[in-house]
Amino acid sequence: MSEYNDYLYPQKWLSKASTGDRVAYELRMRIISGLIESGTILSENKLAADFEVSRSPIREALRILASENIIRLEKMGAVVIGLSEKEIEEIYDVRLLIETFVFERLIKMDTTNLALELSKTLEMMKVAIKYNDADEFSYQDVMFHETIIRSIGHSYITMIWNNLKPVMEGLILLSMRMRFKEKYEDFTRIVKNHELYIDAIRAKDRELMIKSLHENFDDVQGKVEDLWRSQQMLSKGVEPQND
Amino acid sequence: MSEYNDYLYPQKWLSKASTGDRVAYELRMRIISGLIESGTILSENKLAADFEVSRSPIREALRILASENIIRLEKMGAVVIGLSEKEIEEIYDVRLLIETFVFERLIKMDTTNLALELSKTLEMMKVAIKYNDADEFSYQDVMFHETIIRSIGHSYITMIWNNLKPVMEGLILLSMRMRFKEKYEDFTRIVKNHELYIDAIRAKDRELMIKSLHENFDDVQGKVEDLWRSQQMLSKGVEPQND
DNA sequence: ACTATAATACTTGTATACAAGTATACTCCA
DNA sequence: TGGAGTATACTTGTATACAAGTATTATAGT
Repeated sequence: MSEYNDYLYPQKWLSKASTGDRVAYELRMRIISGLIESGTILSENKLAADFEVSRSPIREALRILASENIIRLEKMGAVVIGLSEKEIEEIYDVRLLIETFVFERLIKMDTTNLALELSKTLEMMKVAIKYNDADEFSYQDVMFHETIIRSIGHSYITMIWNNLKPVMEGLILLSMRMRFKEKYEDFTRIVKNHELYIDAIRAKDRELMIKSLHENFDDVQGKVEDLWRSQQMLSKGVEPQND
Repeated sequence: MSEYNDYLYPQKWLSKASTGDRVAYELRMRIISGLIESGTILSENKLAADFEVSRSPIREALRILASENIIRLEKMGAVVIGLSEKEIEEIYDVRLLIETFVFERLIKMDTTNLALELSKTLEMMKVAIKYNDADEFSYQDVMFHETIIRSIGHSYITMIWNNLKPVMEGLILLSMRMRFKEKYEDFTRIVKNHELYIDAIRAKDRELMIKSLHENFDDVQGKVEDLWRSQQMLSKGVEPQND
């Protein structure tokens, strides 16, 4: 798809995706990782040449990324916004906001099946840890939270999630790849936290949920640091984009 | 733009918009109003013919509407989801959620300028009432809430608003047009409510804010009823879409 | 040296062409 | 009458062509 040999986004997750989606996924990763620096101006023609596709899917990708707030479409060219620490904290604000909302709804529902589903996902996360598969772990981690959010059947909360998910996923991917290499011991804590979350949902224990959610989010700081390290590593290993 | 003579969306608001945006705005209004019924399957070719434009802007419009959850893109054709009472309540859930979040941030800020800006907007709403201009009133009403939401400078909260705004605006437009004709007395109450909201922001009075916010949202039920009446009126007055 | 103006090399937005895939309807056969 | 298979008329996804607008650069004149 592109002259760049290395893809940041797992290619096997794109089996059914259109070219436009593929471009969006890959471009998103390059922006989140800092490979494409904030402030860069992207032109449809140049991107089309780089990815060796026509402008149609490029345009589609740019619209998607613009709706996710990581680029801004202007009269001439798309300006990369990227993710500073501020933006990352804001993303977690929103995630906290919607997951809290979701939990309030969950309290009024039967959560047996949900807890079961989450246990299954957590088992898969453990397997991924065991086999050192950062991407698979990230996938299941994202799925864990998506399962919770979708469970209440609230289409507009789901809509927010859908908008947030791609960037979220990218962040988690980059962070987890780094941790699998350098902070392997983190994962016992992460698993424990998710177990706590499941318990809270099963017991409909609001306090426990808030506690585990916050501990989960205290990882944010770690995630941010990981991301910067990841960005540095990537930008050292790869030739910067010249015109 | 289209063979239909009557536009539901105010044309003067589209002066700088691209064809794709125009189509999105108009299509959105037809869907929200019920002119295009939920369950209808839209084809790009047919829409392109109807609006007398090419498929490019149509595709763009459909992506936009899909991201707003009022249509669903499938393998063949886009299925209209529309707004049932459930969806409308969900929209207000989200609005309540983000405006509450915003208020918590506002408490920690200097709200003098914001209160001033809101007073100006409210004055404009009063003028719109005086001159019986439902569209202008709607515009200012939406702007009122947008001003509040943007004031905290939270890009991801703003992102949610941007996603919600078009549908919100459409709902308000249809509802206000109806009320200007049939429930003119409503507006003294609406103005009063907005004044209360400004007071709450100026005084950073959480309780007052919640109160006015909820009274504001108690209009929801009214809005929903208005919408149904509006839908009936429209579908009687206009020939249904045939193939 | 500097400004104004004109040429040019870009940009996006829209229309059109083509390819590949899918549902429908029809025909042929039993 | 019913069913398998094929033809056909759709669908979307992608590439390309063209038009209109904008920034930049170069040139000419003072």
